[in-house]
Amino acid sequence: MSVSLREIKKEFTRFLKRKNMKVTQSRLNLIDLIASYGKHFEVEELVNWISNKTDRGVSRSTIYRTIKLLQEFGVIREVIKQNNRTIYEFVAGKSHHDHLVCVECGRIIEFVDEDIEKLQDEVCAQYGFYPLNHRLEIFGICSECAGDKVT
Amino acid sequence: MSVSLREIKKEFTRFLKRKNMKVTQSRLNLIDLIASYGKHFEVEELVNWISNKTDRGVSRSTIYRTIKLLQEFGVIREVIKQNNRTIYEFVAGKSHHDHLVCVECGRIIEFVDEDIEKLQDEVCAQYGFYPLNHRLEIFGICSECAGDKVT
DNA sequence: ATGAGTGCAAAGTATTTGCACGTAC
DNA sequence: GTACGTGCAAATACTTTGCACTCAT
Repeated sequence: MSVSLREIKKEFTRFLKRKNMKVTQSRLNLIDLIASYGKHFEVEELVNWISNKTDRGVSRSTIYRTIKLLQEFGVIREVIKQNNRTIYEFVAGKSHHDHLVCVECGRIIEFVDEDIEKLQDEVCAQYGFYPLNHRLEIFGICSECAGDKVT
Repeated sequence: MSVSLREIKKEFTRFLKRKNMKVTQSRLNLIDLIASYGKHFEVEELVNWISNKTDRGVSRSTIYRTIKLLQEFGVIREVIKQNNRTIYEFVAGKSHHDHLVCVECGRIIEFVDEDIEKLQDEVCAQYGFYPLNHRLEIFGICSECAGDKVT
């Protein structure tokens, strides 16, 4: 994981330069912070977590602004949009994956299915549609919650 | 389309009774209104459209409240969650379909792909996950917009 | 030096909710 | 008649923005 963090920041630096944007401490710090937070997060959660780490504080506004940049850059994805919440994840070069979301306990299960990806590309080709990204969310009941119910 | 509208309202009436909820004019009217509006809509859009039809007005609050019920009942689905907007559609017994969303012009293309649905079920089975519903959004550039760009 | 970035607080959106009144049962 | 539903306006939640100050270049 941390293997490529340095690399990611280097790439992000290039990305910013290409866009004539400044390479600021906040922007680089946020990559570290998100990476060290763990995978899935909501903005508010991140804001609170960061504000509790006294050093390297980044403000809510900057977090929102930077998350947009990081999405564009491609290391962050909005993976779940449920009710009025948005859950992001740090993807950092991982292969694309989709999510099962348990509506009972909120658990998020990641899965990769090449065949689904392939079929999507076929559909796009059929419509002359050029896909940029996609999001597949399957909402349901996870095995644990289903188990609880039976009991 | 209108063929089954009466049937839908009848079913919805049963649904409400089962939940010990009241069968009100607003609730039934909203089904008619959404059906006659056309397919995809955002709440604000619907609120405005309805308030311009002087008769059978339904308030914003009731619309929000009823949309939740209709989702639970199953005739309404949240099909696109993009930025902070939610786009709904009236599904009324149509077979499940997914969407291509053009990020340039906002066009929404529906498609049905049984194979993708099947693969999803397989994935769920693999994880002992009981799927309730899902949403697949493919964001990209539609053929028209791509055409414009080349020109 | 200077213009873009940041933090703050204020403003926007979208959605939910408390309450008084209306309506289905 | 009573409890649930409705409409209104206020509240909430999430996100964006204007502005004065700071920092990267």
